[in-house]
Amino acid sequence: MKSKITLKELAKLLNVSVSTVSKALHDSPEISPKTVERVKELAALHNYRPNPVAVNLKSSKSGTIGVIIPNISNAFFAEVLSGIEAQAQRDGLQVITYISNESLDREKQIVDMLTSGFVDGVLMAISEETQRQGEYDHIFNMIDYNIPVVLYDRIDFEMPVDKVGVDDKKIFYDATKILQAKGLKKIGIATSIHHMGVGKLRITGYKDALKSKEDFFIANSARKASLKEKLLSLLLDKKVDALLCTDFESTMMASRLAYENNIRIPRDLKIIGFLSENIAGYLSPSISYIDQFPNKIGVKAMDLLVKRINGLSSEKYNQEIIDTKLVHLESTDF
Amino acid sequence: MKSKITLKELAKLLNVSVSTVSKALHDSPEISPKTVERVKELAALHNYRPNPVAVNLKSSKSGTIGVIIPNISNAFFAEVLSGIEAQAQRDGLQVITYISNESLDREKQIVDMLTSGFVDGVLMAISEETQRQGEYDHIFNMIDYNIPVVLYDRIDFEMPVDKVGVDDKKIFYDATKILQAKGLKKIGIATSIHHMGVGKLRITGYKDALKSKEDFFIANSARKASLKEKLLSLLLDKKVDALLCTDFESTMMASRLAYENNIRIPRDLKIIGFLSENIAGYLSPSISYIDQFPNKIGVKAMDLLVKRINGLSSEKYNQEIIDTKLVHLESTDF
DNA sequence: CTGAAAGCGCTTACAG
DNA sequence: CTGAAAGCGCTTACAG
Repeated sequence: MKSKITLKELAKLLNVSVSTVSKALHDSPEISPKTVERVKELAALHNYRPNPVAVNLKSSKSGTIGVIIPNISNAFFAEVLSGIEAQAQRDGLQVITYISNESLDREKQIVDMLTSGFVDGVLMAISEETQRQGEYDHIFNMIDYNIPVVLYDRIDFEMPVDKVGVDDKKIFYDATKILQAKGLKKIGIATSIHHMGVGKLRITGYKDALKSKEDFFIANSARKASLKEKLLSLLLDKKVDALLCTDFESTMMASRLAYENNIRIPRDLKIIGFLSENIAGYLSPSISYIDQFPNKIGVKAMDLLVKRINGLSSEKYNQEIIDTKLVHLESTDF
Repeated sequence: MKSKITLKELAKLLNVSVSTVSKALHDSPEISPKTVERVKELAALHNYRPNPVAVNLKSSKSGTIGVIIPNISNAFFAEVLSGIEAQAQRDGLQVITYISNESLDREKQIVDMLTSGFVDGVLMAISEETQRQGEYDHIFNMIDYNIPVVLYDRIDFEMPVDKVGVDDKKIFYDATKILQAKGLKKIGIATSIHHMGVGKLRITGYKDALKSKEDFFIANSARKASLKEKLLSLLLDKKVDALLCTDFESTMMASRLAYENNIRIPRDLKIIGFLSENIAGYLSPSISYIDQFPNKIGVKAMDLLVKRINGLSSEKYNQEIIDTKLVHLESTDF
């Protein structure tokens, strides 16, 4: 069993001072080339690594950033994390992960802890409960403490921070228009996130694209049983001939209910939903979906955060909109 | 904008020494109740939080654990992370996430960094490439450095560490027996992870349950196109009447190929696969699956790690096997 | 009951 | 070119 060697121990072995060793390892011009070489050689031999905690204390940086994820079971967030992690790796930052489970209390705890200076910056998507309650004090408190914060995905908030997301309204406006252009009349929308900013925007986009108020068909509920009921009503009573789904849950449920009720996709029903790439194509039939490029969202969020941390951002806050793509699969086989 | 207050500043405001403040905040019996009260009051007022980095340096603990995840897009690992995070929260530990993307090089980098003492312990699932190359030096090196390591999920390795996983061999042995008991003769296996320990065990379990060598039908490839081809051969040429799938990829592909080729599930083909709970039931038809309780795997792994870190584990290394459950849905509608 | 001192492992301005 | 000293923010054994 080996154990970590410290600067002090290296110094003793080399018969020089700790300062000399430290400087040598940092290629300081103050130190003679010969000494530098001696030091580096021994350091390599012992596989010396500076204690990151000590370095952090000195620099009053932690070298870590905190990521708050509402729900990691959601493939979207898992992908975002993947992008964040890749970027962090590049920048030599550590990613500390916190899962709020869409809970306000848990989010408060996390933010509270983050406020104590554990991290150099925070990437967060605001939890569902937080949005429902409209309680953002803890977040403003964190901002007050001058901790750089970047909001990702759920960005429909008035806060003095950088943001990265997609244009939810436009996405649904465009998707609705596309369906209309194909001659579809009764276009419904299914959602389990209608009380969240993102959901509201998507609904608005859809609504804006409708020709008249009579064309508005919605199945909205965060509870499975109730969403199912409303969806069935749309499918069987209203007999919509296309369905826009705002999230994983509603997309999967729509696809499943069509199957259960012998509604043929795409013949009787077109669907455009939100799914991850590696699921959509495997469904039977495959479901057309809007790719949000979650990985890219993560990468961009890290970019903004790192710039902000390093003071490279301008005074005013950035809002980055990532382009999305409607991927046509069997469920919109025109 | 507020800024963090330090012990020193508190001490000055209170006209006492830094030591007194520190002790008071820790409820030391050395300090008079009156002083304790005064100190705590001011600390609360200023929302004082000890700088975690300084505390860590003092205690030579980092208060963090590292989690190496091969692939976060895999819902299984996302769930494991969720369990880990919940447990970490309980224990006041920070979780630093590293994604190896199944790459040996990346895994080496991560392990290397971890070896420098960033974390108090490591939870890891060994990457695919690492297993294929059989190169475990970096892991042994980390163990040599006396960093507590717990292996999760991918545990078929001879290493002096704690492990948490499932009994892959038994799961597939049992699943095969169940299908046989229902009178199914031609039971095939589909896998994209046959070169990994976990995959090998699953295949062995299936094989052990077969009555004769002639009953062995396998579609195995890590490449999509090739797996598809082999699966089609099993379905169309060999006409297997049941399929065991070892992983997400093969399960989804089997279900999809059945659909494409008008093979009715469950009438013509039974399927038992590996899927996450929130997908299996939404498929059309829904697919029976083996629930590994990934969340529980994460919780248990953290348990073992924390015990090991705190020196509460016995000399010999623990191997915890989590019970799994075969969930019957439409694809095995007996 | 309170405080001065040492120290965790590093970095860096300063002196020589 | 090298080293002693101060300091990052804390904790704790020791002295008073």
